[in-house]
Amino acid sequence: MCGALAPEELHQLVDILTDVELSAHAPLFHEGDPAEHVFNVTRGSIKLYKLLGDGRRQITGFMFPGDFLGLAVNSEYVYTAEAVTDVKLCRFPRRKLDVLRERMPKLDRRLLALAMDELVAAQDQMLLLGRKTAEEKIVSFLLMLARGQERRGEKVDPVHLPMSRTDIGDYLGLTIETVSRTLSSLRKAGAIVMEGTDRVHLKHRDRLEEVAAAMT
Amino acid sequence: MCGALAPEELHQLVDILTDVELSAHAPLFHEGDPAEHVFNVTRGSIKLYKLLGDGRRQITGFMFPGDFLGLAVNSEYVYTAEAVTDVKLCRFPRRKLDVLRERMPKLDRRLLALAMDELVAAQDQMLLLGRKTAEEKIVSFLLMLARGQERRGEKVDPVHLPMSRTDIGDYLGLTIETVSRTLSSLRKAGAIVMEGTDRVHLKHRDRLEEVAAAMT
DNA sequence: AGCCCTGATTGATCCAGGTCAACGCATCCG
DNA sequence: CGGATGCGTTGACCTGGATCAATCAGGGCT
Repeated sequence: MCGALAPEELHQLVDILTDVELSAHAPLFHEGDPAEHVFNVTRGSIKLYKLLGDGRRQITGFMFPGDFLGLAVNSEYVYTAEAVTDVKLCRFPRRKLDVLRERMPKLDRRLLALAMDELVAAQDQMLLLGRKTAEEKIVSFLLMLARGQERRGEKVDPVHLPMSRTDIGDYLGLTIETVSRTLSSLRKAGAIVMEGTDRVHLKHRDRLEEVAAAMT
Repeated sequence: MCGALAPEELHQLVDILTDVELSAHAPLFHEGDPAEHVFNVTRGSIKLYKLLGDGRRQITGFMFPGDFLGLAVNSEYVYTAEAVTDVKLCRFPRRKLDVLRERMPKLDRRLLALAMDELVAAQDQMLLLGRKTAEEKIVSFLLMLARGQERRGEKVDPVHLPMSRTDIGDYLGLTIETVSRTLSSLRKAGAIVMEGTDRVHLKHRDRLEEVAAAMT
């Protein structure tokens, strides 16, 4: 159930975890809440976001099965976490996890590796937000989801979009209209085929990879 | 010289470090290079950036004395590091650092804390890049520099801009013209006073904080 | 001193993506 | 079954910031 853990760690960790479930759109915690737990997604997807004073929102990441969230050395969560779909997670109390870290130094190493991976993803996202066009953003996003499905051993072909257009916009720094229009134009250009509103077939993935990296 | 380290770590680390110096604009390493060293800035400032295929650039961070760079679990650097000013750093060979990590589990914990701090900063930057206006970006940037100077115990008042307008633009997802125009309009509005091209006095810092957080 | 050379500023114009508005299309519910 | 409600799409128009194009201001060199 807590798939992403190394076997030797798993044994000790199962003692302190609790399974939790959440319905779609339910919040898991809010930015500024005391960070009492760390979570691992086991099923469904979660979005993480930050808000500006006037309501503008930036989604900093979507979490899928195997991903950790709530990692923070500080005492407060720095973003809000909200269920995109119905989700199942396992929850680790930070206090107990800290005790475990004392006894099991390898755990810190593992958490460091996870944090570094997130950091690499965050830097890619900065490049996307700061310097890519709407089309490049959408294509990069679709490829990121496709890679995620691959990594988790799921079927790659119809890329699944569990989140709303609003969420996609708030992740890519675009409006919902631009998201919709860009998907339509990719569809008209034959680069993708939509199956309903939440499944996408990528045609010529190699060419899409080039668009995302802005190879001229 | 390697200020930012805890005393008990410092003792063991000094054995494996080498001091290095770099002139302004000299590259320290390139994205894709084998990640053989970790660095700690002791003097001056460094910029980290990623490039798209056609030359568009996103600076993912500026590093100042006390900051670490080159941290990566993978074998390759994921960004290019280049001196903004003349810099002094201390360099740790990754191989030796890894050996030290085996013997000194607290080191992983410390690196984890550093990585988490960077992650928090990265998420703030995503919010900035995705959802803030040019003015909010510039104001946020000036405040970030001011806080950095405070944190390092430097004089706060004239905020120092060691980097070029191009660098500021590539960090904030703007063009140099927009950076220049926005600084001019802040100056005309009396929010800042420029002293030459690389020193800024912030007036009404509290009001600037509100602009950066988009309090309406 | 005078002369480049490089980076910053300012002005004029343009356009990618935002905004505003209408409409389509499910799903839900009385 | 009809009306409402909530996404998503599409169209028309607008605008913040990009682009293109002159200057301008040091700072180093002879």
